[in-house]
Order: sequence, then structure tokens, then C-alpha cells
Amino acid sequence: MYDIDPSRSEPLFQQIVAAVKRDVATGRLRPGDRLPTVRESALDLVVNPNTIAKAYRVLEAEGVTVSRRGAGTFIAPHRPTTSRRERVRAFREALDEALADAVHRGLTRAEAERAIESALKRFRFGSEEKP
Amino acid sequence: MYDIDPSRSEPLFQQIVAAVKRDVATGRLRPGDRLPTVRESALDLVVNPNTIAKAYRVLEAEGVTVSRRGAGTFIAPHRPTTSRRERVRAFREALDEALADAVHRGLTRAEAERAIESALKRFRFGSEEKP
Amino acid sequence: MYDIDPSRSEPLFQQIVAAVKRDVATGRLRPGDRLPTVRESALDLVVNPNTIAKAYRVLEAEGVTVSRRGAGTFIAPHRPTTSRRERVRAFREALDEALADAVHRGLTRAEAERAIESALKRFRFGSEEKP
Amino acid sequence: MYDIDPSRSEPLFQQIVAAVKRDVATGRLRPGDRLPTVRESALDLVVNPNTIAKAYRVLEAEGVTVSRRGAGTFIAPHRPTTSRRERVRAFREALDEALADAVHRGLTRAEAERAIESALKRFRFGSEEKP
DNA sequence: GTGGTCTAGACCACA
DNA sequence: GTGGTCTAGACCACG
Repeated sequence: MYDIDPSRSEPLFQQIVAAVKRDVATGRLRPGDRLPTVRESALDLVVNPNTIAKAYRVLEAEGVTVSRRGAGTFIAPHRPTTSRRERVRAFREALDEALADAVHRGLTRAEAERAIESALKRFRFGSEEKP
Repeated sequence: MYDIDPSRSEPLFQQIVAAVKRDVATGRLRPGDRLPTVRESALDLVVNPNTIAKAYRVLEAEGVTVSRRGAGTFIAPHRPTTSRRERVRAFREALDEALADAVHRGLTRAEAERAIESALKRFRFGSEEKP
Repeated sequence: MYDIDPSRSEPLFQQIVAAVKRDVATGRLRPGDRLPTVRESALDLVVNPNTIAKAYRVLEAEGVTVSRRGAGTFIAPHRPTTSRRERVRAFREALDEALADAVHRGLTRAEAERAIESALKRFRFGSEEKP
Repeated sequence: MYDIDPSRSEPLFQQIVAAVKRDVATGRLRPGDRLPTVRESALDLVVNPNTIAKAYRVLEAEGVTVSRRGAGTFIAPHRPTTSRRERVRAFREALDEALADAVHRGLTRAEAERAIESALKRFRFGSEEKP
């Protein structure tokens, strides 16, 4: 399902977490959808079931999923709680780091703008009310 | 100098690396500029000197700085070597993760666009001529 | 009847057990009252009948209910058997955990006292005479 | 250090989490204090180091501690974030369950009041400002 | 059959 | 030496 790469330095469980979050944010996974079971995913991605379980635990802790023993793991309804200030700050930090790296790699402004434009299309942002 | 936060999960040396790279990418640090010595930085940031040394080692390995024995550590001239494909791919990945997180935090499209526009202004991209 | 929340980490059957015990302790349910059948409850609470059955089994094991074959499940007459030492110890432990959590959430002493005062009013304690 | 009981049904890591939270809430542990290392605790409590590590991870996730690789695990500065409504609601629920259990065990009102009064003395509540 | 807990033990990243 | 990651495998609680 996901392309997990053990050779990358990012921990496996974090790669899984990021992949699920991306799919939720783009709408490929929607509230109520069921994730594959821990054992299925473990076979699929060729990692230890504990590693999947850890990823699911983190996702649950972040409010992305809910796990029910005996039933499975499901995408939770959205309920962002961070303040506007905080979410903008966090985004700017991540964006700064991405851009700084890109500049060092020689990305041109045009390339950056194209990539951003295309990325913005793929994500499903929350409704535009301004709290 | 930099605001390093030991309580964040990102390793200290990486926070330092990212901060220097950001300053180079925005132009606050320019080729030829000298970085503080390891000891100065260690006192400044209240961090173990080994941690600073590791950050400087990584920066040099990435080609961001050059250290001249007995003279200090300096910002290197830009010389991006990655292929266009590679640099775009890396940027898209980082951007995807930043956006996915932001969406989960409830960022609206308008907020994202404003943050991006402002960030694009702050970074000094390479010249558009040489692909 | 009860507000059972499958997304909470507490097992469903325990939520049901706790709800019944609370109702008995507050007097909403009294000795001799009949509980809904397993099937009724299962439909009502949208829960697997096995889960209800397990809750009833636990309640009976704890002496809160008695089930009479063919007739149903009834609230049992009170007949606490634990020693004073034991019942106080158990209460103190639960109270400690509740208070520790509350303090971490930032509850003030005044808020705690008000909540306690109100709670004490709602519960029907045993007669003070028989130690 | 703590009295952990493997025979209780509560998971070991949760018992450890509760014990640390109680010590923080009573003031036995204060912000900045260092917890025993994972390995020390594991030897001390005769449990697997992974179990301690999990407890520490949960404590960090709840904001009770901060862990720094290479340095240790420390009590974090208090920064309760829950709203007044939420913290009172959570406390009332826990209190209700504790009282319901106690009533079933035959606790008298006098016993309850004495236990409560004594418990209230041991915990360090936040400052009394009303936000 | 689902997720959760725990153990044992190896290896790694960080300070 | 610190905490973190991952594997392997047993056992349990829940629905």
C-alpha cells in the first residue's frame, strides 16, 4: 500500500504515520475508513507488527485515528484543536526548512512555484471560516 | 544567536544545521562569512561543544561550509550539484509533509497561501538561467 | 439509556458496568429493579450482545445484580462484605488517581472542592451505624 | 522507588505513569527533576526496559516529562492546556466512578469525607486564578 | 480475529 | 551512558 523505505534514516513507524496523514489530508482516506489490520500491514510492508502497532498508536495519539480492540483502526472525524497562531507558526517552520533545503539544492523560484501550485491542489484544506 | 530548543524532539545538532542553512538560503549569511568558533557557539547556545562540532561537520559534508584549518569555518560558495529531478522530488516530499501536517492542524487554504507567499519572498533562489 | 462511547479507551463492557454501578450507588436503580435484557440493551446501546453479556456477568460476579433464570437480571440487595480497611484503601487509591490527573489538567482547589461537594450529595452511602 | 504490582490488571506501564503523575501532583517531583534512567528503573522495578521506556513515552506525550536522548528524562514545567469545562468534567467522571465503587464496598459518608479531606491536603493544586 | 501488553535482545543516534 | 528503534515471539483482553 505505502512505499516504506527501511534505508531512509526516518524511522519506519514515522514514515507510516506520515503516509497515513498525507492520505487523510488529501482525501484518499476519509473519516470512518478502516485501516488494514496490524497484521495485514505488517505482511504488506514487510515490517514487524509491533512497528505497525506503534505507528497506529502515534496516529491515535495525534487524533488522526481511533483504534478499537477487537474491531480495528479507523480514521477519526476531523477535529483540529490548535490555535490559528500555532498552526501558522508550525507551517511556516516546516515550510522554511523545506525551502532552505531546496535553495541549497539549487531549486529555482519557478520550480518552487510550480511544485507548490501542484501540491496545493492535492490537499483538502479545512473550511475557510476564520476563528 | 539561534533559538535552539532542547525540548523539541529534533536533535540539537540538526536544529543548528537547519538554522544555518536557512540563514544561508535567505541571505543572512553569505559566502565567505565566518561562523563563530565551536567554543563560542557552545557558550552562546548553552550546548555541548560536541554538538556544535557535529553540526559543523554535517554542514561541511553537505557543502554549505568549508573549514580552513586554523582560520575557522566559513560559508562556502554555492555550488548545487543535484539534478533537477532530484531537487524537485526532495522539495515536493518536504512540501507534502508540511502541508499534510498543516491540514491536520486545521490550516485553511488562505492561511497556507499567505504563509507561502511570504516565505517565497524571504529566500534567495538560484538564477533562473542554468537548468 | 447510557452514553457509551466506543472511542474511549475504557472497554465498552467496563463503561456499562460503571454506569450501572453508578446508578445503583446514586439510587437511580434500586434493589429489585430489573435491568433490560441483553438483547434490548444491545439494540439500545448499539453494541455487540456479547459485550452486554460480559458486563452483566461482571456485575453479577461483583454482587451488584442477581440473574434469575427465565426472569431476567435484577439489582441485588446491598450486602457489602469488604473490611473497613480494604474499602478505605481502595477509595483512597481511586481518589488519588483522580486528583493527580485533575491537578495535571490544572484544576484548582476550589474547583475540586465544589465538584466533590456536589458529588457527595448525589450518592447514597450506607448507614453510619454498622462498622 | 515505586510499588509496581504485576498481578494487578492495570498494565505495568500505566501503573508507572500514574505513580509519576501522582508524585508530580503532590510535589514529590518538581519541574526540572530528573527521573531515574530507563535502565535503572528497569532493574529497580524488575520489569523490561521497554516497559519503562513506554511509560516515559506516555508521560512525555501527556506533557508531564521531556526526554532528551543522551541526557535523560526530566519533569517538564507545568503548562495545563485543558479548558475549565473539560478539566471539571473529567474530574467529576473519575470522582463519580471512585464514589460509586466505594458505596458498593460499603463506605460510609464519614469515611469518604475523611479520606477526601486527607487527600486534598496532599495535592498541590494550581494557582486559583479563574480563567 | 482484533488490538494491547510484555519480554528479550540487538543496534543505533545523541550528548 | 542516555533514550529510541526494531525484531521476534508469547500471551492477553476485547468484541
